[in-house]
Amino acid sequence: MVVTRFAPSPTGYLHIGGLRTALLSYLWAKNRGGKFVLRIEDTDKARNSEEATQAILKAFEWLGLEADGEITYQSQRDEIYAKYIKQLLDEGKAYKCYMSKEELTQLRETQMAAKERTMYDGRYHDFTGTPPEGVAPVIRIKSPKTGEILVHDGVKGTISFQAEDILDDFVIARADGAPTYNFVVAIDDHLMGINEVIRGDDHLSNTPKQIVVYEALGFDIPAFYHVPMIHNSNGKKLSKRDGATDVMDYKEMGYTPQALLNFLVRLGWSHGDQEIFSFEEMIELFNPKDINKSASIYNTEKLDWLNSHYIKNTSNAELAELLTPYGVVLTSHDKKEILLDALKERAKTLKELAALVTEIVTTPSEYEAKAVKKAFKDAAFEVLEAYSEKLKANEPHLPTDYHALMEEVVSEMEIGFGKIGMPLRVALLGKMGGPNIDVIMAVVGKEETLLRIAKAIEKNS
RNA sequence: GGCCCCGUCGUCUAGCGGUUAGGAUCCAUGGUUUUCAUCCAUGUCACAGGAGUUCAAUUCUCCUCGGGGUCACCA
Repeated sequence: MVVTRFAPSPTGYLHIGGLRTALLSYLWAKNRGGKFVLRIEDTDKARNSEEATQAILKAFEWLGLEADGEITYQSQRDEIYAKYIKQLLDEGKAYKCYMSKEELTQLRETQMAAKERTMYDGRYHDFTGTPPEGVAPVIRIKSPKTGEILVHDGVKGTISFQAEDILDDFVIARADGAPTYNFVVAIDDHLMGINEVIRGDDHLSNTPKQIVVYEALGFDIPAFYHVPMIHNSNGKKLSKRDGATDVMDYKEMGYTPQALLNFLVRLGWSHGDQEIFSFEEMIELFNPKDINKSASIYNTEKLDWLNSHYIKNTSNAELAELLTPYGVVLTSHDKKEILLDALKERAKTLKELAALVTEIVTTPSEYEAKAVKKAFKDAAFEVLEAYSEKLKANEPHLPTDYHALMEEVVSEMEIGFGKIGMPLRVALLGKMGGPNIDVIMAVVGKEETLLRIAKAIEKNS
């Protein structure tokens, strides 16, 4: 069975890049009928927080991603790691290093001055003497010094590293006993049964070290898929500095989970010319072997397009629900079908849609000078008065009712349709542009329409 | 700097030796619309450069250039 994972360190919110690897891991697990598990990598006690974990979970919930089984917290697994450290020590595959931080720093500086690679020199590799006083040792693993380390990557192909270029006896346990990242990752992936690792390619250079751990412990090496980074518009790794990288910001801005997921899945992956993918289709069609090798630039133009696409294709009942968090309550509005039908084609985000609704249902308090100048000229007010009289004499309900009354005025006064449309539009909204005026009138009702016409005439005479 | 990865329209991408290099987005223009938006149509725009291999290279190889990632007792 395929088991994939998402293993964030809880140092902040869930960001776009993390979400993408989580999504791809999720899709692949589900495609294979396998499991997608979540592991919180909170070994760095100083930097992680419970709130960050909760923030990640909350984002998952919003997007409809759910991890299988219990969540694993590395901070609760010290005994497990300690056991393996002891095993390696007992087997002579790891050793205690009494080099102080000062000595290490000095070594590095010397190497840098000589333009050599900065690497631990292995001075305690075969140490059998008396340990220096007052130094808490770190544990280092014995790594191969020569030969080739092969990483078989499902995205990039087989990558060869020379041990002498990249490996030294790296630390697996700190002076305080806490295990380090490359060590615990290998152990947990093995213990949790993870056999397909999909992660960012910034981890590619860590992989040889993890392979060293796998081999020292005799574990099977999982399949790796290193997915390229998402870059900002400057071509650099996407970071918090680039503005909206918190997934939950997208909810705030009025994006739908479906649009965000669809956008992300198409970054570095495609299925022919298809652009729109339902969640089910993503699961059915995704395969990590089809992931592109090159990084992609994060550009939200397409996200906007996808979002408007999904808004247009969402039922009005559902939209009414989705709008509530943005301060618009339409769920029991009797004309919400008409209103949303007219409005959902003009909004890129739910937030915009909410603003459009508010604009319609609110009596205008100001009138744009430009619109006034263009619309309230010639006999505009007479036309509006005439329309008011028509309204008073009838009981219109639907947009077509309002439209028919407009037609009557137009033919009776022998004017073009624009002569009534334009003034009416500005009277109703205080500006040019917007949805059909018959729709607006039907939504706000006869009384409100009359009121807006009267007010417009009064204020602009 | 060492090591590793990458390089098709502005952006997301299709392509897997022979194509008028396709789609989407963005942008522009036209149509539809009382207006705006939607929608429809049309258009502009790309194989980083150089050597090979081959009858034939966007596709394979090498070099150059460019970009990125990573080099901790962080993850």
